[in-house]
Amino acid sequence: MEASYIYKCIADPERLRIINLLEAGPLCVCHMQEILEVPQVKMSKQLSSMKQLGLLEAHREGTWMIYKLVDPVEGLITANLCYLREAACAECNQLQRDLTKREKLILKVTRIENDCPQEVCEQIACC
Amino acid sequence: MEASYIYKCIADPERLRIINLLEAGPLCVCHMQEILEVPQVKMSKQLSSMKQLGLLEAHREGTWMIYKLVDPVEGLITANLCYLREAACAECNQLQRDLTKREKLILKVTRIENDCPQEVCEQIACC
DNA sequence: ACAGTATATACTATAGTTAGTATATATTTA
DNA sequence: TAAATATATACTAACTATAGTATATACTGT
Repeated sequence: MEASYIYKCIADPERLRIINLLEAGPLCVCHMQEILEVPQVKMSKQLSSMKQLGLLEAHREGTWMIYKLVDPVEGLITANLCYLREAACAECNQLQRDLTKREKLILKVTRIENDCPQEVCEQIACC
Repeated sequence: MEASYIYKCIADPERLRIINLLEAGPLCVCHMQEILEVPQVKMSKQLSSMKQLGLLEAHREGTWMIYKLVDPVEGLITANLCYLREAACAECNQLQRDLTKREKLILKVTRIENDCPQEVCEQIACC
């Protein structure tokens, strides 16, 4: 994939946050929505544009759609996440906070609320 | 500087090529124009947008304007150039070709044509 | 002061991107 | 089959970015 497409994608802070989350493991749309606090329509459109670009893939699990990064992950993506997660800027801190939020959310939906079907749980790396 | 601005900048292949050239050393506008083969207006506008963003600075040397990356170079820029120069994609190959073209051009204007004022020459890393 | 070279800016037309509202689809459960 | 939930799409309005043409500015050498 041409670098410029990847840059155009991650030039949007919300899309970068989505990629950052998915690099840690697959997630369903509603959970990403909850972590990023964006309207459903916007999330759905961002995801669909990234899927069309060839960065993400999705499959259905009941009413949930589970998104993940295509495997193997683009090297350019990995390199940039790696850099940004260590760096200190407003956007970079946000990425860290999102990862923390992700861990808490997953814990909640799997252990406490039991709101996450087993199959979905297993998709999620940390479970 | 926020990452998204940098990504928006290098998401344009021409701007990426300019940054790639300048990372190897300062250059004047007309030489960049010659290497990238773009109209004067376009080059000037790209440079001015990057200068406004705070990535480049310029100073005058006679009728020439010499552009360079601000010092210290943004780490995110360095990391990405580093990655792209090793990678294999159409855009990445272009970056390599541009660097070769730059070396030849500098050799020509300094040694052969003597078309480059001493002060400008000294600004250019490879001389 | 004038001509020539290098570079920048103003203005305009066009294309591309984003956000919002409404609506549609797919699936599950009752 | 109907209601509820999760997600996607169509359509539109607003905004942003880009390209091109013309013109302006800054400097040098005569």
